[in-house]
Amino acid sequence: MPRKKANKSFCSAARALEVLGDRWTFLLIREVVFGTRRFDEFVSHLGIARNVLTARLNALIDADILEQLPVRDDAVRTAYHLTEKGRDLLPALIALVQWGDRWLQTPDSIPIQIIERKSGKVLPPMRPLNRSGKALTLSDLDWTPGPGAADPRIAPLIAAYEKQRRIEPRPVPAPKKSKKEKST
Amino acid sequence: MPRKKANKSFCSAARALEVLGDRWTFLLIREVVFGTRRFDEFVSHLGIARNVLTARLNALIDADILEQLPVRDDAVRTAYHLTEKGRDLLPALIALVQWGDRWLQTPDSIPIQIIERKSGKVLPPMRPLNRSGKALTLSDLDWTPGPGAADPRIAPLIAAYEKQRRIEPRPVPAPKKSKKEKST
DNA sequence: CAGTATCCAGTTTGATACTG
DNA sequence: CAGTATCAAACTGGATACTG
Repeated sequence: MPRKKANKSFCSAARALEVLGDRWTFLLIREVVFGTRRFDEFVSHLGIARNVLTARLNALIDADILEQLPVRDDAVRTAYHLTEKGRDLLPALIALVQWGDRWLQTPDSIPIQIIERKSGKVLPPMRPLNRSGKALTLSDLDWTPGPGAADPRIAPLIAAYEKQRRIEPRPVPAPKKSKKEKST
Repeated sequence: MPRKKANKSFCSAARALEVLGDRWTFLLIREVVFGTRRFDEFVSHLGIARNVLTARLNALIDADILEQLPVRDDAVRTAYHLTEKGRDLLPALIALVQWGDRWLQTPDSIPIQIIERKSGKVLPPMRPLNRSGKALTLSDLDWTPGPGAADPRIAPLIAAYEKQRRIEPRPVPAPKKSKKEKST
């Protein structure tokens, strides 16, 4: 019996991917970011089945990531737009695109470059920063239980982490085998 | 007939989500980040079916995101570790977690906080920056075709974007309807 | 322990036809 | 144009039993 309905994940990113992780959903958001607004435009750009498109669009509206707004000069038609919540996906989307550009493309295959409108320059890679603006890597980070850490869906992992933290000071020590190949 | 095999997406982020977007895959990466290393640990933490776990782990190894390294003092056992490519997912994962924390959780339900190991302070939200370190929003950005823009899987979208760019100066103008509810 | 093999039910998809 | 309805085929996941 696939996919228990009750199994709502508790981790923020896992929850996020429950909405966004679908094969089509992300492409739809990309379309909207690029200005696609109408049902049949989605169909023709993506080749998505109409019933599937309906389902995805509704899921995104339910998730408050898209909204349907009336088109000016038209009493009937509507257009899909990002909500504030949808626009706030921007950092995650850019970080994901940049990772894909680094590791899944070759320099010659990158399809779209993200630039600053004013300067026309390509954005530098996003990195996690501390409050002073210093870039951090995995070994600079640590995790600490938040207010919701007691939830049984996450507690076992946290317990395991706390336990092995004493043995293994860093969450993920670099393995000895060094790697050279990039953008395979 | 679901899922055409040939339909490999071309967009970097869509490609990234073809690997990561699965319901389990992300949870597996989270486990590894937190130090889970062994097959049966994954099973017991996540309740994932063993055959599904095998498939996901192999997919991540094929994608060069995880690798299996020998365990010291053990000639037989192996342990799963992130590769460099896997560790480089960190910015995207953090951005996603932070979005989820903002929009999918309440202040009381946040399960884990990401802190700087040295200072113990919670990381500030990641944002796209320009080269001078200034934070950018959607309307500060623009998109320009890269070397691979001619690929038919992306060309229609780029063409549509270039066309409507003259009409709609900004990719996504803020809709007039203002919103107040957060973390619904 | 770390998987592999099998089974089957439930879910999802793409295609197609239809409606306001 | 913007969907809704229907359907068979394909995929997926969970459970279970088995192996080195």
